[in-house]
Amino acid sequence: MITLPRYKELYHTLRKHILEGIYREGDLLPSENELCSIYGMTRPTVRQALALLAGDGLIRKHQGKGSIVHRMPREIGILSVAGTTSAVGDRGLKTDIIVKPKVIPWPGEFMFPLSETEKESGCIYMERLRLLEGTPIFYDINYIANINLPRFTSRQFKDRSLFKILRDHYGVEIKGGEQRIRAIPASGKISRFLKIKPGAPVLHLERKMETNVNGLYVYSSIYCNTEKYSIFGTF
Amino acid sequence: MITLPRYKELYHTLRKHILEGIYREGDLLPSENELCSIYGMTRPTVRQALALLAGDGLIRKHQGKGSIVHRMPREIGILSVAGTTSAVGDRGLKTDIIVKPKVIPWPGEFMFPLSETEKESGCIYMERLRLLEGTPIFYDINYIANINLPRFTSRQFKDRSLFKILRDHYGVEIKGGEQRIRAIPASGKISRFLKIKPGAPVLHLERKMETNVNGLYVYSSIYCNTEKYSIFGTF
DNA sequence: AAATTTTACTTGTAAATACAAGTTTAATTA
DNA sequence: TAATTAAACTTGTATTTACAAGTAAAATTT
Repeated sequence: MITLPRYKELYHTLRKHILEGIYREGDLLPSENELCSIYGMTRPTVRQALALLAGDGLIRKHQGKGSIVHRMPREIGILSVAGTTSAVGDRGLKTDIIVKPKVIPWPGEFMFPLSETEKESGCIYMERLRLLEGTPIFYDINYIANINLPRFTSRQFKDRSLFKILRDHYGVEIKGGEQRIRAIPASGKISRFLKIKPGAPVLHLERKMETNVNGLYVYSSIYCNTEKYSIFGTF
Repeated sequence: MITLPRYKELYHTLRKHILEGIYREGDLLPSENELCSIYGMTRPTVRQALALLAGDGLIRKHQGKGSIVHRMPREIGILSVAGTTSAVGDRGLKTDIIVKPKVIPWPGEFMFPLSETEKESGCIYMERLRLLEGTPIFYDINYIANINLPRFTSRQFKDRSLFKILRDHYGVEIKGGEQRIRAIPASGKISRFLKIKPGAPVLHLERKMETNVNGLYVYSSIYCNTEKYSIFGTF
């Protein structure tokens, strides 16, 4: 079992406490010094953990006052995080596999420039539909370079996060990434899956995600139905 | 003159160097220890500065290797930052004032919940159109609580950042915030200003920005034309 | 010559310490 | 009592030190 750094341990602990409601909206977290003595670490370490929470938008820090819990709202939070937790959090996000993972050559005119290594190895391709309380919200197309991922295509993806499988079975973690966002009219295919009218506005995200494995990136093209829900983020 | 913390000074220096092209895409930044001796500070301080750069997506850190410059792409970067630099950066973003700043009561059914203090004080309202190389890109509507901002409505906004004025004249800085994003069809008014067809997909951002002044928030409703340009962000 | 090991670098994590600066509460003074 | 001042908190900034872990190049061995 790999041991996480102490500041990440504390981050996960506090995160869980906030999401479980042990600390509620508006509450003050224990002060940094209190956290130090509670968890037996020093202030720089505690502050690293709090910085992660603040980055997630789960707390707001106020000099002279403390760290105020700012529970993420009901909306879908795909923008802020991808990796630490999955997009939506705890609410029931169901996943339908539309196209099972399979190895294909990269499409011509890919949305991001590819390295030679990536081009040569081909990619693992899959399409998924994700529903929130029965409403289709995301249609996402994923591309992963076929490098060092044995038996990947045969794994079960239903209701399991793509990122969770990458982490648990291959030790691959998302470190960060970049994304482009536009509003586009829904194509026939997208409109059918998202159950909206053809041509209706859809949010389109193109993401390139970096991992801890050198040269391994995960690419996603995500179509979002924002009629009922909106994408939420902090900065 | 207020003096910035040393880590922020270094951040701004390095940022400038990267954007000016002194360090180029793919270059390795001087190592943390080198930066320490160059600028006469210690590693934690240097690391704070690098963390800010990494947050902007301007560098990528690799353990054992170094910090690699990753110049922000040509797209518009409104998602990542608002405050340190304005949305677009250096390229010529022209601003047209459509509705000059004026004091009005808050609209009923505001996009974010308001505090009692905010409700009582009314708000400063303005509408702007922002063009990139002649193409209208953003139409933004701004609301600021009318607290401690004397002579605000008479100031010149043309081609000057709203945030720059807030910082330079009132010492107000944006600390962070939250936003909702959806794709919506363009209304008549929006389509006219953005020069697109009515009903064409438009990106709609609703933002609440926190400042260093207690209780003072800046609210924006931004409509983006993403036909030619897309919104870019890192995470 | 090729493979391996070592070495010297890089960033990552963590502690202990100190003082500055903002906020709130308590004590003091008018 | 009301206003002011002081004290006791809070987070922000900064130094110093130490070792762990990942990477790349040099030295060694096979």
